[in-house]
Amino acid sequence: MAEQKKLVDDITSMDEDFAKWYTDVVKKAELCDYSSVRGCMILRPYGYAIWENIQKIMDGMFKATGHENVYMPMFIPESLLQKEKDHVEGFAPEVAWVTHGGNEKLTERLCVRPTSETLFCEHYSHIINSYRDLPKLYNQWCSVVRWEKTTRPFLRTSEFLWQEGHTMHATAEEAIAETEQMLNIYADFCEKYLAIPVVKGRKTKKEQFAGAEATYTIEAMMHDGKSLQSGTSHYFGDGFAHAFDITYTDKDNTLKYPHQTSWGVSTRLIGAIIMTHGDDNGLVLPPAIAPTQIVVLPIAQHKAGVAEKATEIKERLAKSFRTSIDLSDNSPGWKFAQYEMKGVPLRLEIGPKDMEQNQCVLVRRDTREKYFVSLDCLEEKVAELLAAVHDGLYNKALENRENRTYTAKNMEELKAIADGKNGFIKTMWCGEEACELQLKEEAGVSSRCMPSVQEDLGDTCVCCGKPAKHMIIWGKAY
RNA sequence: CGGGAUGUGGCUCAGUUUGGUAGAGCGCUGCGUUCGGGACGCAGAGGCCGUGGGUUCGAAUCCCGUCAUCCCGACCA
Repeated sequence: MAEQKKLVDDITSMDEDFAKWYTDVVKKAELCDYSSVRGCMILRPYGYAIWENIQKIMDGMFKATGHENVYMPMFIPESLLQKEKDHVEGFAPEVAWVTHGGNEKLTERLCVRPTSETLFCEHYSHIINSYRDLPKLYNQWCSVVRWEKTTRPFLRTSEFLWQEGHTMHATAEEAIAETEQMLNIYADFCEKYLAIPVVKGRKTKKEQFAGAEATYTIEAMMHDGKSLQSGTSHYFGDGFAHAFDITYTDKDNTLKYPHQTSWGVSTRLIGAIIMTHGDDNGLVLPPAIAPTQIVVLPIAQHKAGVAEKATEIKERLAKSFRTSIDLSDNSPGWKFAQYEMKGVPLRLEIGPKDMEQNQCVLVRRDTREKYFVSLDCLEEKVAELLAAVHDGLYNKALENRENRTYTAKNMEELKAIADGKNGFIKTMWCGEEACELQLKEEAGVSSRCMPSVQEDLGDTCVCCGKPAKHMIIWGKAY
């Protein structure tokens, strides 16, 4: 490991104040800016480019599993939102309403979509008639609005970008399989592209989506030990189908209700990247989604041939990697700090001394290790180091999670862990909401999920001591 | 939505207690010297002090409202 000295004064140290560190990084790395509307942020080019890379990869994964993209309106008539009782109760407190068109008051107010189940359902009721019309595997990339009481860049904003998949299936089995498939896609994406290890599991009834029969989640642990719900996949059964009168005629000529799913991830993933991989020098981006994977920095660029050589290398690397170059007048030291702040996974230094020896210097963002590399095998070495950065980030995040994962057998143990430490606390649980509420009240933790991979930690509930039904993870969450 | 804090050049902040012509550092522009961990010199530009009222001869400063941001709770992707 390179020296731990903090090189950037503009960023508050993580250990000193993690929340402040987070907002400093978001601003200094030029990911977003605040707008004049409460809780709404401007995604700046660098931040948006990360989202575009996420979108590109994930969209490919959706299409490879048979999904099609559509676009729904952003307005939902109040009467439509109210068709499913649980759903409207869940979302009504946080929707924004349009009441006027121009100067005319609308006869029915319109909600700005907080999610689009209702719009999809209405549409599906029109286009699904026969078993031959199933399954319907739709997804949309859009923004939604939820009037949050408090907001934080990327983690919780009034408007945010996301994708929402909405699918309809002939059978419950098929819909459940879809729910699981999409959860797996999310988990794979986080681990293979974002270098973020996640725990897959099911949400408790208390935490599940308004109107869903089951909600599955991927939970990621941030550097400070808090949990971030990073993606969800819901199984709806045929509840919405009943509410919206969606029926199809099956092979046996009887009328049936289809089974439904929905699933989504949002720009919150960018928050997860920041809080999982970042350090006191700023952002650290996983190579797969970094807008710039390697930045070429000339040293003593006024000297004969240096700028030209740097440009030549940049163009050469650009054929295989997302590459940029900085030929500005800023000093090398300034540039080092700048691109570290922006989390560029690799930097390449090229100066007169290197040119004499047909080499360059590569430096990893995550460990700041330096490598002297012959220009003859540059591409291979860059590819190798980018892969090493990815693995390094993943392993470091996994190590953090393992170090902060605890097991508790009873309330005393659980409270002792939750008092002062953030992390995942694994316990057994009876399944009763009363115990969930008691843990929230007494230990300040909420249920994160019942992991898909269950462990047997005992026979009794951590809270009430009655027979346990599930292994569950508790923690503090963003 | 409760509790706390903050809004002054692009950024970080001083000035507010005790009302009297708007300040610093960084950044920005130009020229020159530099360049392997945030370089330096000289010369410049840039602010109706978040916003709306009020008090006053006079308000960045005092009073009331409002908007936004940050932190801590409750609520939520």
